[in-house]
Amino acid sequence: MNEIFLALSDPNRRKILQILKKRDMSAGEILKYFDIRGSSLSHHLDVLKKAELVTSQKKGKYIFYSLNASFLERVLTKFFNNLKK
Amino acid sequence: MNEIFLALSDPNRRKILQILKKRDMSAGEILKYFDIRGSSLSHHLDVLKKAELVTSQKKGKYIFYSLNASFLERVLTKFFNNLKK
DNA sequence: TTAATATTTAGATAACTATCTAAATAAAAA
DNA sequence: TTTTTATTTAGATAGTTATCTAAATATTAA
Repeated sequence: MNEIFLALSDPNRRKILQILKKRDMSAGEILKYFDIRGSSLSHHLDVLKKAELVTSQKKGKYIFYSLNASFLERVLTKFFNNLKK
Repeated sequence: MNEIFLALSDPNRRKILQILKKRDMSAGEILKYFDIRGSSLSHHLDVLKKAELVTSQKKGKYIFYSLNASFLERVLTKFFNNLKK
């Protein structure tokens, strides 16, 4: 749970999730939306992956990232339901 | 939006929200659930207040804190809905 | 009015993290 | 094979933050 909220606490990482909502993308494609170095993006993708908010799949020299929306929904729903009286 | 996720990214702050779900409590009452100094708790309460996740009301020498669950639900729902294709 | 209680504010410090550059790895193209 | 492209890893640095102690503020009790 902590890993997930830590992952969501960075604006760039939330933006990555938004970008991936339409379709899977390689790290290089995602990078076009940002003004940071590839290594910084790689770090963010790693945080998201460890939090299970994205998955990745290698295809040739590209690595494609996908949003794990179902997991995110489950987590947020559970978190909120636990806050009900 | 950023303030909210930053507020939620700390385990002690999420615990405060859990504690407040049953009933409003003064800072001193909340403090009993933690092994940190009052000044540290005060900092966390301030972060939560600025994120609008809690509200506070002074009563005599006590300050009572309340969970703003409706706001949190709206925010999380909106965030998740924006991640749908 | 003085003392005690409740909470916050100020200032310091240690730990954490987002970013960078440079180097490493891996696959594809020449 | 050598070079180029895609991505990650390693190591450094600057900025942020969670915590602490000490002091300030405000209210109630003696």
